[in-house]
Amino acid sequence: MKDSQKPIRTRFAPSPTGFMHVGGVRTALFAWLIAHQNNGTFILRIEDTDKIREVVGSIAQIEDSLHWLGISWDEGVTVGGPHAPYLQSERLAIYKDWAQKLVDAGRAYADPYSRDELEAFRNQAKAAKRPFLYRDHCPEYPPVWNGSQPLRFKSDPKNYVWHDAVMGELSTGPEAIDDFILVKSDGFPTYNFCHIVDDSIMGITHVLRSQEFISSTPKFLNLYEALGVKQPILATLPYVMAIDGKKKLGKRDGAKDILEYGREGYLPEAMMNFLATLGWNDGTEQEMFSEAELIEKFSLSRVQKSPARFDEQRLLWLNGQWIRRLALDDLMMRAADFWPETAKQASEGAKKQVLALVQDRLKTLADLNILTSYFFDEPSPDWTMVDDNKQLSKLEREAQVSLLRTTLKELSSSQFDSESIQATLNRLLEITGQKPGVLFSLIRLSVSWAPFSPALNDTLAALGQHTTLERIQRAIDAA
RNA sequence: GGUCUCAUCGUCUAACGGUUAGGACACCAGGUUUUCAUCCUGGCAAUCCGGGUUCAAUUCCCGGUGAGAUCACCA
Repeated sequence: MKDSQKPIRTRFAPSPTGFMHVGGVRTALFAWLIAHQNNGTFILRIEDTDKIREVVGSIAQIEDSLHWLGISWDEGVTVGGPHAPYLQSERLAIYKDWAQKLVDAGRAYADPYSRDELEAFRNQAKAAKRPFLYRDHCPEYPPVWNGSQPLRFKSDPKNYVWHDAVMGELSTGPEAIDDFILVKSDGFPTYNFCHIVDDSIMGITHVLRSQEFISSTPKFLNLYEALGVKQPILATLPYVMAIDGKKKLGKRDGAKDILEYGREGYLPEAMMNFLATLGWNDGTEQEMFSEAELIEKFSLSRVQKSPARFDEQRLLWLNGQWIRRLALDDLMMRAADFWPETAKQASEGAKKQVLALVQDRLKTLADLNILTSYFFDEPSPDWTMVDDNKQLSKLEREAQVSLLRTTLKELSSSQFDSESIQATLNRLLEITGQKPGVLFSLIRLSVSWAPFSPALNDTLAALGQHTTLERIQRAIDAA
């Protein structure tokens, strides 16, 4: 469709410093979506140039998180690709090469100051209530770079006006540009330097990243020019904010591991839908989007400029909607780890029958536990539940028991398919002269002793005649 | 403090300058011959403030205010 354009190549480039939370995953999702809608390439690159902050096992966790959501990458750490390696710590020679080119061109120089001296400069600036700029202290004759000092970029401060695919036109003055560090004294490049090198080498066409990078973008623009590389399309994504505050969602503020949502019974479809519509919509009133629809409809130009609060209520609602859309067999597979302990011995057929009954009541797969345990295990009669019921508490215990006796009698001579049970229940209403709210609540409690359950006739049918009668008898005995 | 960004119901958002400012979540009420968390119906609820431009401003411009980001040998 847009065959005059270069194929789109996007990347997600996290640093391996721990688990992934929803904010990070959303950035990955958006990058993945625009790559996929154009038959492009999505790359996973790991930015592990800060060895101190690195957390072992993070890379696997990042990969697991993306896979759980349904995101896969065409090039990257474990799958390789034409620009391998995709682990920055294995690309040091490349960065050194590019750094040397900048040195040779007079666009980079060794930083002779100690950390203490630098700190003193900073304090000076702070005391004077002025922004700290290293270039105010740039040595006239910097030493030759021997690799043990930090290497700084010789910036060319100026005004910039640039276009951001989300934010629109952005601009800054020269004070936004400073002589930042390209290579640290430990020999590792900084993010500011190596991401630009890699994006260029890897042919990245769209750089998506979160809002905190907006103020360093002029530095990047300056470096693009010094390096003579083409500036990719830039897209700044607004923050995902914690629901209870005005702060961006971060690990310190209780942001959860995305994988935790899977363990809590959330569907990846729901999470993807939720994340995509957090800060984006297609302009219609559609709320639910499948993966295919997102790939088709997503566009950066409709991404919100302002941050969005992470609303778990909405996620929960979406999850329920997605559970209801699942085919029973599919739901059966996904629910495998969420059954109550007591269901372990039950047959697949029995579980499936129960699952069909509760499918439209589940908000998460984890709800299966509370919603179904009485199908697999004898509940203990608890008549306080009857006493706590507004309608039932109006009746004397004797009257309640008498109603159950009548029920027992009628049900024992009834056919036990769902329809016949309904007919019997209706007849019971006539015989007893009770309102459904009273009689049915009583029966429901006597067989389940649970706060919630599916429709009564279906519940009884699933329980079977033998169990139903037995439980009602036990309820009577316990009264 | 400098620089930058943002601003519609509580929340997520829609509205190429002209709408009774729409939808969804949440909440409240009613209904679906039981509970209820599904489903249906209804209700509550918003353009931050002040100036301009215009016949007309949520929308464009300016100024406030508020919120956030950044000013690291972190990414």
